[in-house]
Amino acid sequence: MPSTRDTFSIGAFAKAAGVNVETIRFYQRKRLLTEPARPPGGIRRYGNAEVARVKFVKSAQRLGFSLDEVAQLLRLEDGTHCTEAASLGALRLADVRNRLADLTRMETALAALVEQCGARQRSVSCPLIASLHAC
Amino acid sequence: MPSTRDTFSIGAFAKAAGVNVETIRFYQRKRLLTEPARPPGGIRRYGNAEVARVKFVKSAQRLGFSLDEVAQLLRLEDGTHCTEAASLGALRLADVRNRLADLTRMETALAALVEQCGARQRSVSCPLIASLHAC
DNA sequence: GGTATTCCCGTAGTCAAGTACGGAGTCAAG
DNA sequence: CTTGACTCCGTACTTGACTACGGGAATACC
Ligand SMILES: [Zn+2]
Ligand SMILES: [Zn+2]
Ligand SMILES: [Zn+2]
Ligand SMILES: [Zn+2]
Repeated sequence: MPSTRDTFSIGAFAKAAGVNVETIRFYQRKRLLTEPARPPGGIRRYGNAEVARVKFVKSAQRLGFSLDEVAQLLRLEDGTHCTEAASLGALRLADVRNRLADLTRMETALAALVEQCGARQRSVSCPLIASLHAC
Repeated sequence: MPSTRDTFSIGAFAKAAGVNVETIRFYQRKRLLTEPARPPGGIRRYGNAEVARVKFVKSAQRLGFSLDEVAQLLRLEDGTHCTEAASLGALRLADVRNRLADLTRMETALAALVEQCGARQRSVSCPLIASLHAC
């Protein structure tokens, strides 16, 4: 059901979407993209709609969504299921905040240790190594 | 070269270190741990030194070091190479800060979108979905 | 009409940090 | 002395998001 004309071969499609051909095929296998019917003994053609779809996927990935979650979002693509989309977003947000907390703890600890290593004058042993030995 | 007595079987060792037996074997294959010699037709024994070593690995992992980096750190375990350790730490810190920046961007964007979804009154379509469609 | 580039399709490999499995050998309790 | 738990060893599987390979068909360029 090509809305406007389906002009791209898979290679041109991939280039237009800014991804690898193999990525397209991978997304098709993952059912994030449907493969257009193939004229017997011919070559599949793609249009701007599928380019937009890939860009949607890539945008969602930049927000931290996994491909499985992107698949969910794609089912809500018409924008009429705000509540469902928002709750997927909220889940993702919670996870991002957890990872943020973890990384912040690492950052704090590492920054302190690296600084102590730089400032150490007469401590016999490396503070960083010592802290790994501790406990 | 068992300093004090090597009292643990691999199972007891794993339990004492708080990891899985398979993890011990995996670390041995990765050369993070050396396998003690095995009395012919017998069973290997482990001591507190190797328990401490595993805990060192786990501590380093909590700071974000990969097992390859932990292997480097273990070579500096005597604490006399502060500069080298500090530079490994600085590398790790830089990476943690990059990931922190990425996650912070995600957090900001997601929080805004989820909030817009919650607050939306008369917008026809879901702000979250719309933002994924944009560009 | 040759030849170079794509396309198609299926299978397999990559990375990290483990986890799982299966068969043979060993050790301790009852 | 048998049963059950554990060890040893090698191999293969897991997850997520791709990436690579190989052989055959089809198209594109000159
Ligand atoms: Zn709905
Ligand atoms: Zn919404
Ligand atoms: Zn040195
Ligand atoms: Zn140091």
